[in-house]
Amino acid sequence: MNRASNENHKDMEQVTELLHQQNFRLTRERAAVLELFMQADQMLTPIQLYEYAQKNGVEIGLTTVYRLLEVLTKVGLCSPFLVDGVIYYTFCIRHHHHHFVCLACQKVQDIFECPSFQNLTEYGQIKYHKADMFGYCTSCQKDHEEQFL
Amino acid sequence: MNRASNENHKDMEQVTELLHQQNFRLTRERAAVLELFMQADQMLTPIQLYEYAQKNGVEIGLTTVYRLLEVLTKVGLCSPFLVDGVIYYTFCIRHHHHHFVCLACQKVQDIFECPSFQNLTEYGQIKYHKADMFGYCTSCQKDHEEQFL
DNA sequence: TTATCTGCAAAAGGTTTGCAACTGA
DNA sequence: TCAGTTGCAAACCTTTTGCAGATAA
Repeated sequence: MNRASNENHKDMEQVTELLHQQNFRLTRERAAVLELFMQADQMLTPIQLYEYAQKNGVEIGLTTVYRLLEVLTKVGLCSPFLVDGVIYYTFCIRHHHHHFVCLACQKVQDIFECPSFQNLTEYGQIKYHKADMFGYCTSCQKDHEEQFL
Repeated sequence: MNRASNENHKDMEQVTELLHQQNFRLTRERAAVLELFMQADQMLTPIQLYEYAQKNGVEIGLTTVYRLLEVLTKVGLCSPFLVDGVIYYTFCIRHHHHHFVCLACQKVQDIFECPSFQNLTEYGQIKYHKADMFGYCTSCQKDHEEQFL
């Protein structure tokens, strides 16, 4: 768990509001999976999230997980990653930010600083940008250094 | 075509070398598709590349296109994008760079400037980073402004 | 009350694999 | 020569869809 429980409450309220703004509902199933997804500081495939839910006693269909991720993406609460041909999702509490993704343990850390580019207007009108770092987090770093000894 | 023909020759030589370095071969089929892929300044799905080849009289199996993209990705000559749940590929002549991707026409422009971040070492050891801009290129910009009038 | 959501089973799509014939180096 | 490549067909997996029943607001 990477957030204090009272913070989770606040987050969940914010999520509910965002969903309602676009006529989506916060059902029992969605709330349960969201709770887990918000607390996982990892990127997960839909199937991983589904299995994670199962393991935590949340009975839910895989289809529902797909539909939840679709809805979250629509309201900007979730962000997909392509790593080695596999699509992963990570929960994003809405304010714009970037990521440090661990290639070993799939842990995702938020980076709230934006990268600076110069002279970009010449290409066209930018709608959004992505800037993500991939590597090994401090915990995994040692294991992956050993491979090269 | 966004490169002069003599530049293409140079590029193809470089590509050949990179492939050979890892025991990959430049077959008739690969050369033909590569020629097209290098000249397309667009991101393409495997199927789009396959159809593009067909249209240009290059007889090739879809499987071969998948395998080519796999090989190119391995030697760092091709870079995948995830846009709206779809995986696209763009040819990258090897030196590290970033992209401006047009969401309307799929055109990809290279950005050779790297974004600057500060204080990233705290997260872990960075293996690579991605920084890509998405929006509407100068040609498509007008069409997409009109939608909001 | 009713528009939205759920879960199942089936369909659809995209991607990979096995294999026999072929070919670049 | 022979390791790597091709194309087909089949297998595989992920993702989407249709639908009848359930439920949030």
